[in-house]
Amino acid sequence: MAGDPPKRRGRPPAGGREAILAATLELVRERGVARLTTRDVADRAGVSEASVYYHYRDKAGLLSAVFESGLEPLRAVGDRGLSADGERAEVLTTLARPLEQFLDQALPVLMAAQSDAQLREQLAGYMAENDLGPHRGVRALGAYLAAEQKAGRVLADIDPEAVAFLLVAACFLRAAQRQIMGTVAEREPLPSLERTVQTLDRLLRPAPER
Amino acid sequence: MAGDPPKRRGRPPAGGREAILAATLELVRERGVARLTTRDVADRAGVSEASVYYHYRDKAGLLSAVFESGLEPLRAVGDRGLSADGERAEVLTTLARPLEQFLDQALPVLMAAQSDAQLREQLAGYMAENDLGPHRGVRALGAYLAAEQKAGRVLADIDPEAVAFLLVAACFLRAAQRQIMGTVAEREPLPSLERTVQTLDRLLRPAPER
DNA sequence: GTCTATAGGTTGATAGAC
DNA sequence: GTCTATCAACCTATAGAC
Repeated sequence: MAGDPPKRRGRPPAGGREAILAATLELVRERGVARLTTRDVADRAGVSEASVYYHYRDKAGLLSAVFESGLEPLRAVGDRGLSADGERAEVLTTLARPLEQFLDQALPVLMAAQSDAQLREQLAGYMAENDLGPHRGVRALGAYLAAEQKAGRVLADIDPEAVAFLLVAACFLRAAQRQIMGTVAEREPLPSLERTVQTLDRLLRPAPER
Repeated sequence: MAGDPPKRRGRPPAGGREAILAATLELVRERGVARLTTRDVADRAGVSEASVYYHYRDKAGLLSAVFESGLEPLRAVGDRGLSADGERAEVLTTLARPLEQFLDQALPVLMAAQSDAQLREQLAGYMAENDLGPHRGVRALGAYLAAEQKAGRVLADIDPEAVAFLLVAACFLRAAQRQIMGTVAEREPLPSLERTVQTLDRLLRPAPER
């Protein structure tokens, strides 16, 4: 985003900071925050415990950093407009699938934060400050659908954002089911993304095309 | 549900067990599991800490009980069939709103369990055993929509379960946004339930009725 | 920037009397 | 069934040397 300065003075960073962050993220996803100890973070990162406290003031600071890095990909959504080329079902899928993949990464962190009121508020504050949230996906997808509607390819008298919301929600629930029910989710599968997109695409077609 | 036995022998229960469970549920919702201590549970329930361990073997046992009581209302969904009377939009709303209300209660508990891998597995196991999960809502709503389709009131060539899934997912995401983003969610509102149902209802209408 | 060592505080769980 | 008292384990965070 911001171009890095051309040359750097002084001793180059040893990478300890990044290793700690990565280790924390791994452990949170594996065991959950509740079982996260600074000791284990230090062990996995290959540094000492004190080093963790040197780079991140305290455990809360460390977790803040984890949230921010975990949510970072969401900024991209809505920044780049949707490329409106190709079949509509295809366009919808190319938005929905990355969204679902992002959620698979982010949900463990988002949900982990719900286990502690203080963390929860921290996270909510961060999301508010940076305008992050599901509305981002809804807006982006809604704009595309509104354009389709203007072009006469979508039923005239419906709310594009409501439809966008339905699709974003579908991605969310699919990811959430995987997160909450784990592998057991496969025994009671929800409709696939393809089937869902297909159905939605069909529903959107204006009367003459049916 | 099951009629209680007419008479009970021995000393009547003092209600301590229920008080402990209720106190735990309250505290989990307020502070999150991470900040939950058996000490605070005992204090709020008005009993001693040892009493907690008497009734529930250990902390994990206590939390299991909390999960089960928190998810209990979900059993009802899908057990009672949908009353298919009235306007369709109205029927959809009368299913969706209670679902969302249930989720507002259950999500804090569901998400809290994600903070600990052991709890997460425990919860997933319980849900699997009792056939609980989002598919329950999808099935129930899907059956209603399939009937509507058979009666010619829904577009013929779409998958009713995929549509049901969209609506259930919408409820889920709305509840999840409230849970994750808290009061901040109100600044970036998602489409309302009414608007969503209305839009979906309109999309479903077969061509002649448009 | 990174280490070792340790202080200081919290918590889950048990023992044993009532 | 409920209590008081207590322990052993664990974990965050800091101090101070290199």
